[in-house]
Amino acid sequence: MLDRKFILQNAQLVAENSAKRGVSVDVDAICRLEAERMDALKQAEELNRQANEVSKQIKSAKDNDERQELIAKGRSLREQKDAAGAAQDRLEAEILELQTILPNMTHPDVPEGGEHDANEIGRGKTPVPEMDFQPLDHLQLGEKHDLFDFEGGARVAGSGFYFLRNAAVRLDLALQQFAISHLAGKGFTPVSTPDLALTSVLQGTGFNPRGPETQIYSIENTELNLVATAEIPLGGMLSGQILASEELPLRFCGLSHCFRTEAGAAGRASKGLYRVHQFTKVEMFAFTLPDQSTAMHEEMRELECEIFDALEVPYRVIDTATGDLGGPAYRKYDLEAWMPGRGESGDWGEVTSTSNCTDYQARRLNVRSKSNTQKGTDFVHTLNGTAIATGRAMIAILENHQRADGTINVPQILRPWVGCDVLECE
RNA sequence: GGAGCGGUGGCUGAGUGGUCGAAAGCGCCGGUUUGCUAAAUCGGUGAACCGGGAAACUGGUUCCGCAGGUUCGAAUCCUGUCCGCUCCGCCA
Repeated sequence: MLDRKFILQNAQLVAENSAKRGVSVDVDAICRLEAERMDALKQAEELNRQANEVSKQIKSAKDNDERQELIAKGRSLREQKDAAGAAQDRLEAEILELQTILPNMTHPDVPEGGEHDANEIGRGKTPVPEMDFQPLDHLQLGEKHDLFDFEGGARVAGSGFYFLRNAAVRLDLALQQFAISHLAGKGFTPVSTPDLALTSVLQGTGFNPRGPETQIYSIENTELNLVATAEIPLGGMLSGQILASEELPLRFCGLSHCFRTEAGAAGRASKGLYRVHQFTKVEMFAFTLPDQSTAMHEEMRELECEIFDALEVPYRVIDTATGDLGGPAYRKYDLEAWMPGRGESGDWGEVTSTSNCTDYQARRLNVRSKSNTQKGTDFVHTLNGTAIATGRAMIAILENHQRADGTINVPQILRPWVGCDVLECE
């Protein structure tokens, strides 16, 4: 959520920014309603002040007549105050509804446009493999090695769910172990998170659990929802807290399951593990002071690169364009791994993304910082970044590390956890 | 799931319907003193919003889990709700 004063003082900028990001909001209406709300608020406060004054006089009333007169006066003032207050509440709700639709402001370097306008800003250390044989996709490899059971998953939970089997389970765990170990060594506190979160926490992090386009599974008759990423519980973890500035930045790596309905995704290129309703992810999350977030964003991007370099997976780094940022992000980098089995002859597929959400989430979640030397509080900045989404990472590993004979090389770094160097054929 | 108890400031914890933004302690900040540190002692110390001021600061409104209700007036009384703790039951 953007700051209301900022919106009022920069209405033109905010409107332009929203348009650029493909969100249409009537910013003028916000300004108009806010002016009305202020009037109502001031009126209510003034009436309340008068009522308080009258209340104080009652104790020292000379006689019963004067007392009764004051009581009547006080009652009338409170009634008027309540009316003004109700008007204020109505306007506030109306404004808030519009205000929450507004996306975050945008880093000046972010390219304008949609998916194809993103800037490629780097490549990983591992070159795209040159294969002198027809590479298999991860589903074919999975069949060869008995790694996935999509039919069984569908029988249990419907299309889009799956069982991992055999080495896939070990790979899945190995990826989690590796990511957690790597990040724990870089000052990130490992946490495993609740897989369910309250609706208010989802909204605070910028997810909307309602409406036909929602990506979120909700539990009927409760305020609980299955999380779509650990970003949600991690952001909510410190909601309402005032953090000591000296202790920032706080770095966490959260392990969670992720659940997504993928509403509206039908027909989008997706097969196998690429777009599923449930997967496991290790997520980086940070709370920083405002002037620390840019550096933290670069740090997270760098860590994502380290992780995929260590996995010996070729990738490119993308500076996501305005239309593709999502609401909370000020800037977003994606890592797209090369997937030899994707499309006709291999293609890039998103495996991680890291966003600097500045104070957009913190404002709604009400996470602030304070130092002894400073008066008042500031909203912190929040950042998130995928360390590893195990499903997509697994696609990239299997497809890039396959060999002509169908065996699959296990990346060096994962071997201690997988327990072997090569996945042999059945 | 059943029963009971409780949610108050950064923390612990008092609080008779008006004098309570709230005792006390701790913590924190500043001063004094002791050669330094520690100790002692004195003072200060919450947040949001609206307004005045260049600023230090200052006037007002709100906030005692949350939402309602009673009342001229609620931390205090009533209702609902959420959360926590203890006991019982069940259970990985």
